[in-house]
Amino acid sequence: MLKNNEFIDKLRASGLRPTKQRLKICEVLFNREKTFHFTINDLAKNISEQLNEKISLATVYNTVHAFKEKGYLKEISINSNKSYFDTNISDHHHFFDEDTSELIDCDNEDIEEINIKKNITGKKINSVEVLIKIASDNQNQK
Amino acid sequence: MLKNNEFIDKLRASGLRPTKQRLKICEVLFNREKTFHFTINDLAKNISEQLNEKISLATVYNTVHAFKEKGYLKEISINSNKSYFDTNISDHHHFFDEDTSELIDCDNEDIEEINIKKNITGKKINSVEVLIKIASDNQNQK
DNA sequence: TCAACAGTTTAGAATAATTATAATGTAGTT
DNA sequence: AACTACATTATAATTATTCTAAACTGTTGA
Repeated sequence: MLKNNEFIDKLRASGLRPTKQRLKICEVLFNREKTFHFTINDLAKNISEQLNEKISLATVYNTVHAFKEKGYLKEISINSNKSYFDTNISDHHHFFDEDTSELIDCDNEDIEEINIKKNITGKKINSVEVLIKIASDNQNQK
Repeated sequence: MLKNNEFIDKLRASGLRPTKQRLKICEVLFNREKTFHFTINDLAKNISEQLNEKISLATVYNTVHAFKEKGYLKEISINSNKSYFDTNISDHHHFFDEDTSELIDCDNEDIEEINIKKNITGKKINSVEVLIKIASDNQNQK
């Protein structure tokens, strides 16, 4: 739970001006107990429900991308028509529920360490993301 | 290396009519030594280069999705503005080169078995996909 | 063989997410 | 206060993909 002043400092420290739009977005994204997953549309809706004056969709895009650049958000690799983001920037993986299109965190304790034996010369590994697609188990219960 | 007749049988066997468009797409996709990755656009371009009369883009979409339904293609989970498909339908993972946007197979021998400890009640695991993002290692060579 | 029908193809329109544009606004500095 | 670079905004543009409805074709069975 950060306060407005802390957001201001954090933004300034990373070279982003603390505008009122960015502060509002910080509040919506980071002023929570738990991390969560969202799409740009989710976020824009969330903001407009909480706010009288609206924030332009372009600003939401700009801000989310800026926050991602600065490492305050992670983009999740899933092939969907829209992009998913995560406020949990720690190293972790995901379940994707194909019935509900819902993302669920899979913490590192829930998965054995992944050891990649192959090496691509001249390249370094930036990230290793596991996506576990799940769906209702009805088939097997017949 | 399959012949035209074999494609016809395969299509019929899975309830798809062997039209000349589908046979051409089969040829482009499956008449090769090695499996490969592609986007719809790649495929459409590839076809139009090899063919005088063109295949409608809608048909390419329809066919790729039909082939995916039947299990002849796999879609790769990567967050990009476009969808990537793979003619290698075996269980395997991918490197994604962020410099070139190129996908590289990571065979199962190249990665230790992934053991998921967490269980989501009432849900079965449909797939486990690992995406390893890589990029040039120049930074470290300074 | 051929008519009938369901499955396919097609061009083009529609949709949806995202990015670009260019004018206006604002934070930070002098 | 004034200047400047960065931000926001509405809107247009772009891009991948899906939809639509008409024309076409593979298959079946008389």
